[in-house]
Amino acid sequence: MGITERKEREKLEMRELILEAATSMFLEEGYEKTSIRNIAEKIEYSPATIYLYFKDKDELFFAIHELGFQKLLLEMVPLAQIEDPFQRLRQMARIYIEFGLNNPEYYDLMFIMRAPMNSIKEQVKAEQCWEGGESTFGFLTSIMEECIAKGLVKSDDAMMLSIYAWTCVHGMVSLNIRERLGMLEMDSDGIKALMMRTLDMIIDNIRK
Amino acid sequence: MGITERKEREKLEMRELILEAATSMFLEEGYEKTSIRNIAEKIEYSPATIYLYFKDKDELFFAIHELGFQKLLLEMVPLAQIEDPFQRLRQMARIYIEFGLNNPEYYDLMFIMRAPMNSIKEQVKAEQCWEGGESTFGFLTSIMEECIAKGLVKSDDAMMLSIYAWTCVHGMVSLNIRERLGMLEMDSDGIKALMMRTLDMIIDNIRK
DNA sequence: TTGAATAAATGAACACTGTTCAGTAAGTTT
DNA sequence: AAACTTACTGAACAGTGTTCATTTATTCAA
Repeated sequence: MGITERKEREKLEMRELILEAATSMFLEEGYEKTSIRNIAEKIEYSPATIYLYFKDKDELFFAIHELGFQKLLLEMVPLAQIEDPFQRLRQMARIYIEFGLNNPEYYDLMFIMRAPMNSIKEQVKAEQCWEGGESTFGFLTSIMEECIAKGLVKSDDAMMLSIYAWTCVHGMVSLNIRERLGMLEMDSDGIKALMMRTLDMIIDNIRK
Repeated sequence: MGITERKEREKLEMRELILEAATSMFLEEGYEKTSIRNIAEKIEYSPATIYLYFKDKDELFFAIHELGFQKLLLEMVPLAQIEDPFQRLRQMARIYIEFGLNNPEYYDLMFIMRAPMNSIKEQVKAEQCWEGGESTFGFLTSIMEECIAKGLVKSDDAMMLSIYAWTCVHGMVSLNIRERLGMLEMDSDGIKALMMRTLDMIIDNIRK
């Protein structure tokens, strides 16, 4: 009998329905306005129903944050075409910054907000804790290792080089998203130009 | 008659009372648990009273965030003793990181949370928008200018050098505070050591 | 086909939140 | 002593995440 299979499928579809409604609300209206009640109203179900598919709001937003990582990963696909690991590194950083500027809500959720991380707290031994972040960082580290192997960079510590690159670009993007760069009195184009110039300095600084 | 003076003084004292209660609650229990009702209960006043001294919760947290900048400024006083601007720069970055590690709640409020910035939004023409941030950044820029004047750094763009230094240290501290470095599987001492090593690289990278 | 078992969905409540405002109480002035 | 001013508050509004007994719908076995 295929009933249990159908039920399982329907359960997944319902989860998807909630997730899509929540995601579009989050991207369009922001985190604050994306309440369980609002999501429930949008999909014409009771608020309590959502709790049959997600443990709590944090888990729901963990799922949305994973969609963000999927999107970022997609943007990084073209990197595979770049032979030179140093150029690949530079381009990866550019894509990262552009992702942050073009998708501030996703970026916020992925790298700034507390919500999604709450749902993987205190269950550290679970095989996957923050899979998205780990794989992205792992990808960066592998590029750094290639750069080291080819003698393209000053340091030989791939982990530290990765931390260096990540924290630099994250610093710029996150200060911008959380409105700490207002004093520079620049429009978004100016901010982007500044970031790209700074990025070039950041990358050139580690070149041998 | 000194009555109006006394009244004014009492008004300031009441503001101070609210601010101190809110600050200690915020530092000890975090932002979420520092509700207007909880603050009111602590000082044994009605919640409505707080609104006679602060426009809204954002304005109250803007005031707390200013206390954070005061504290950071205090930690930076010893920098005046350092003659070499490049060493002063390095030490400033160390103090900044240490402040972030030792006062995560303050740091969060000053450089990550939305709350305090909401209260200076859409009133841009007001003489002071984010005084604390601007003066700290200005201080950094002045050190950079000194470094440039003495020919100690590669670039001659003080603003870009400042952005570079700030975003790097902010990136590290903020990723740590918002729990995005968990995958490194390091204790707080390890994180601090890593940050200080990375910092040395960041600073050495711009040295001529 | 009918009754029992199972699964899904919900209404209503709980305990909170920030914020407003009419009304009260206290202090000051005339 | 009455009028005015300032300080304060109770109660309400409109929202929040979350839980749980109860209802509704579906599936299974006799």
